[in-house]
Amino acid sequence: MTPADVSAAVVAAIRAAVAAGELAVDVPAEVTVERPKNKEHGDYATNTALQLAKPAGRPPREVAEVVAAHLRDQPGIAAVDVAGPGFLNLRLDQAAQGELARTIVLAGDDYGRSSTGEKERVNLEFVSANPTGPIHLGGTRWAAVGDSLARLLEATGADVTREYYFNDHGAQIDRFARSLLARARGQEPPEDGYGGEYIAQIAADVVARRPDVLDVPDDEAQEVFRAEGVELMFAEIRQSLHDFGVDFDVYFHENSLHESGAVERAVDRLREQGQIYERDGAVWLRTSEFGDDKDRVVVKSDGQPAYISGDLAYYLDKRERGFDRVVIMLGADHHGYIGRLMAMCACFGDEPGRNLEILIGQMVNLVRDGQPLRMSKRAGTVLTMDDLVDAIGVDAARYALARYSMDSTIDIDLDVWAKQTNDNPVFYVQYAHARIASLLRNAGELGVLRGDDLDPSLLSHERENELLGTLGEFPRVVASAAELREPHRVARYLEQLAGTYHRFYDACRVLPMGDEPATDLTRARLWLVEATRVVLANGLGLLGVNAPERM
RNA sequence: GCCCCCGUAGCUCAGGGGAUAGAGCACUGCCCUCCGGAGGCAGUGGCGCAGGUUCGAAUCCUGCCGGGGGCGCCA
Repeated sequence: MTPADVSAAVVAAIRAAVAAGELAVDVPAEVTVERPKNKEHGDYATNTALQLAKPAGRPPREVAEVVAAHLRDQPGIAAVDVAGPGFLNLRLDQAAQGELARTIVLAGDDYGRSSTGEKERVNLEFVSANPTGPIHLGGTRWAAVGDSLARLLEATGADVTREYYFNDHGAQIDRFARSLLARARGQEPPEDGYGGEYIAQIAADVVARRPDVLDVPDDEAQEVFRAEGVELMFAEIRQSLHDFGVDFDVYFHENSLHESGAVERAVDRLREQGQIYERDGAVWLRTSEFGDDKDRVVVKSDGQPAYISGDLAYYLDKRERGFDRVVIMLGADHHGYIGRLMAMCACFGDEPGRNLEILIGQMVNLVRDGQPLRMSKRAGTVLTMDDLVDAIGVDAARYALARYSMDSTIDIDLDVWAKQTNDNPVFYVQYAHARIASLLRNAGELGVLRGDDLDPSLLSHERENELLGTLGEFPRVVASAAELREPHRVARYLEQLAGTYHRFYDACRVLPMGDEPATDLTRARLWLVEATRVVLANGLGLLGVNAPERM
């Protein structure tokens, strides 16, 4: 019996009470059921009577008593108590509880998946680091969180496209090209240019591909370095992401918007909407009509498109490609753009928050020996994805980045995340999976099989009950993590599950001792253990982290 | 000056209005004849401050204090 089943049972009881004329309320579609912290409060508790009290115009405890009477008739419900101000504490019957192990094992990879989310086409844009250098730590955080969020949204019914906005237009690309050219000639980088080892490497690669490049005029040479250098840099970024386990469905080139006339089309569209005007020789968008601090320049007085013009065209392009929901993940240093982007969305006649959603993530710092790390060996400037992966590996990096709320600035202690002990959360979780895999291997070698039959009533130990309860939480952890765009909930849940499993394992012998025969209880516990393995594997999968069979 | 994020145990962090606020680490004391001790059990210890909304606030609202990050016809 899952929490959703329990909710359904409570709803059925309310409906029965209403039908019997004992309660005058609108029957809710679902009710909140939670696992009480205190075991004496039963297997599940609901606050529904407290919430129905006002519409029913009766005291909460009285409402609770009425619902309780009908709830006792529901299948799988063993006992119902009214407690405190009007909570309903329920106990499931043993078999209904244990049956969950079978449900999970039979569902396998699908356990946790649902259709609770909107069935919509979602364009999820993340990372989108400029191709002027390696992916920095902020982008790395987005790679981990964004990919995990994509998996979560897919797991709850959305059709997700992962998209990378490749910012290959504008002044920073010119600076990149000039930096490459200078380096190829053995000169100092320009004042506002880029430094770091990777510039030398790419400059050398460009020269290797185009040996003539140093013999042509500056303009021409710079253009070669721009085209070739961006391509090389981008290939390196894609490789880093791929090695990180993140592959995008679409790599979108900003340049294509400018070359195809998409920017002009977007401006024309906005002009038709009456949101465009001209002043001081520039073209402005009336974003302040929709909550922005001030109007924004779209085309500068020199005739060049301003940065936001690319965003306008890009947003329109995404909508025209059929995405109901455009989600953009940005670093905290971009929070100032939310207002204008949302206003832009409204200028198009769309609904900010629904058609356009912007997620902001805070910064990431690395710590070693208690000291913050500042410099990258490779980049010469800021720390990169590769620095992090080199230090702790992909699994630990992804897990560490996905484990915290995006609202929090995080310090990743490399000493902790490189450890092979349970100080390290990702090891704690992966170890639990490996330990189960080992147990199941041992069972196979002993010839002890789970079989097709399960007597769920045998799973009656307190620790089994606790484990079943935790396993039952998984689908709604996934659903809420997706809905709230908070993948860290999955990681925290897995840590809780691993702990609950260890407690079960410590108290409940699974395999027969010595030459004792396997019993029905042995087999029932193998169902439960396999169910735990499934949930750990599914959860780690949502984070893009491996679930090792041995380690 | 304005905007965004954060402030919960000694440390790193969970806690989308509900009962006695949790986990890991650290510290103290325990548990190994056999499934991976990379584990388990017990104990110590906390919501920045002040108001407000509510039957009920760590959670929602306002103000203040402290920390971090932003506020271009740059991209």
